[in-house]
Amino acid sequence: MLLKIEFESDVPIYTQIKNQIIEGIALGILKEGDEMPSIRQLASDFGINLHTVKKAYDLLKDEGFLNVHRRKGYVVTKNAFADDNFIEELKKDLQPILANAYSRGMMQDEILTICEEILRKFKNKE
Amino acid sequence: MLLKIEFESDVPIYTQIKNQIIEGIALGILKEGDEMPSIRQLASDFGINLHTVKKAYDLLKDEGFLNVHRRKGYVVTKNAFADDNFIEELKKDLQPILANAYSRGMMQDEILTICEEILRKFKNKE
Amino acid sequence: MLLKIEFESDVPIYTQIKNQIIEGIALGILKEGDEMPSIRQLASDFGINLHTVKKAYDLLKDEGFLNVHRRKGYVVTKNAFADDNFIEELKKDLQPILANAYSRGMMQDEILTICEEILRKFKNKE
Amino acid sequence: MLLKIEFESDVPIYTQIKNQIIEGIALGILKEGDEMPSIRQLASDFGINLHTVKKAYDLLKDEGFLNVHRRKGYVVTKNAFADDNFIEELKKDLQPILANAYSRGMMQDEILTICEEILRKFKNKE
DNA sequence: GTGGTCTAGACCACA
DNA sequence: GTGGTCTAGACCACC
Repeated sequence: MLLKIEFESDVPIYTQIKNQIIEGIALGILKEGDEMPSIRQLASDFGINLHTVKKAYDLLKDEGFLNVHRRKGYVVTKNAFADDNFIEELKKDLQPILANAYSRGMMQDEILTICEEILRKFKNKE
Repeated sequence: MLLKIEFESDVPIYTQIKNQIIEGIALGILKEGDEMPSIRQLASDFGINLHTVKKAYDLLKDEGFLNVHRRKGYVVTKNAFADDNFIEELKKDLQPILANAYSRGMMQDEILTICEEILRKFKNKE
Repeated sequence: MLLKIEFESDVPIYTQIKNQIIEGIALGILKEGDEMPSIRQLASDFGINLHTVKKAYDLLKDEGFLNVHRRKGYVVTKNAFADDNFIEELKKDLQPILANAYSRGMMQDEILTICEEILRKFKNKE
Repeated sequence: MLLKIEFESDVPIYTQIKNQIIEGIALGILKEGDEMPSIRQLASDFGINLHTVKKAYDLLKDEGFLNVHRRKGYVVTKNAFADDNFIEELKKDLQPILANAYSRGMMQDEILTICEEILRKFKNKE
C-alpha cells in the first residue's frame, strides 16, 4: 500500500489518506483482515502529525472500512455497505461533477467511458 | 431557475450556488445569453451575504460559464470546455467516489447505471 | 443548560459533555433549533481545550443530535432515531449494569423502579 | 460458563471478562462456591495476557463477587451488596443510556420493557 | 508496543 | 465572529 500525499492540495490531508485507503480496498490491494500501519508509523513516514492520521483512520472506522483490534491496531474490515442513504449521497456527489463535464461539451458517452475506465481497474469480486 | 441552499450542509454556500448553476446549464434550464439575477437580488432572496454570491459568480466567470456584461450583469455563456487538465481533474474527482461505492459492495454495472441516470437528465445537445 | 464537568472522573470529558447534552434534550431543556454555545465559548467557560469540546459536538453531530449551521454554529436537531442497531447496542449497554445490580441482591422491581424514576424526569413528548 | 471475548470492541478485555462473570452470576450459571478456571487456564484459552485475566478477577474480588481460596483459586462468593453508594453509581450509569434512548424517540414504556426483558432472564432468588 | 485523551497554540475558510 | 485543519507534545490505558 503506497500512499501519496499532496501538501499543496486544497483537499485536507486526512481526506487524501481516507480516499486512498478506500481506493486501495477497491483495487484489492488492501484485503479484509490486513493490519494497517500504526498511527504513529504512518504519521512519521509522511512527516505529518499523528492526529491527522488518526482522524483519517477514525473516519474509516465510522464508515465501516476499518476496525480497531486491541492488539493489532487498525485492521481492514468490510462492514461498509451501500444503503439507501449512501446511494442518495452518491448521487448528490456525482451530479455536480457530471454536470460540469457535460456543460463543458463532453458527450454522455465520453463521460460514461471515463467512469467505466476507473471502475475497470477495481478488482472483480470473487 | 430555482436555487436551494442548505445552510447545514458541509458544502460552502458559494459552492452550492456554483454547482446548481452548472447543473442548470447541463439541464438546459439556463441557456447561453440568459441573464442571471443580480448579486444583490440573489443575496437578499436567500438572506446571504453579497460576497458569497459574488464569489460563486466570479468562480463561474473564471471557469467560462458566466460573463460580465456592462449593462445586463452576469450572463450565461459557454466558454467552458473540457481540456486535458479538466479531464485529469475529472478523473481525480470521480475516482474516490466510485471507489467508495465499489468498496461498499456495489457492482460496476449498478454504479454505471446511476451515472447514466444522472446524465440522461441532461439536455441533449442540439 | 448547565453543564457540570468532573475532572477527576474516569469518564472522558468529551463523553461527559456529550451525555449531559443528550440528557438536556431528554429533559426538554434543549429543544430542536436551539443554538449551542460556540466551541470556544464552552471551552473557555470550563477551562478546557476547544478540541475536547469539538470532539463532543462532533460525536453528537454524527449521532444526529446536533447539526452545524454555517452561520449559527452547532444547532440542536433531532435526526437521531432508534433503529435495530441502536436497540441492540442499548441492550448490550444495559445488560451488565442491570446484572450487576441484580447480583448484588437488588430485586427486579427495585431496579425497574429506579429506571422508571429516571425516565419520569424526561419531558413527555408533545 | 462460556466467555466470549471481542477483540475489536472498545470495551477493554478485562471489563468484558468482569461483566460476563457478573452476568453469569445474575443468570444463575455461576453459583456461590463455584471455582473459577485458573488465571493461566483462562488466559491460554483465549490467547490473552495473564495480567488481563488477573485484573478482571481482582476487580471482581474487590467488588465482592470472587474470593481467593488458598487451594481452589478464585471462588464465586456473594459478598457484593447494593449500598447507597452503589445505588448512586447505578443511577449515574443508567441516566445517560436511558436519556439517549428517550431522545431518539423511544417511549418510556418501550424502554422499560427492554429493561424488564433483560431482568427477566436473571434467575429468581431462591 | 498499540491507541485514547487532553492541552496549547497556529492558521485558514466561511459568512 | 464561527468552525475546520494541522502541529507539537504530554500522559494514560491497555495488552
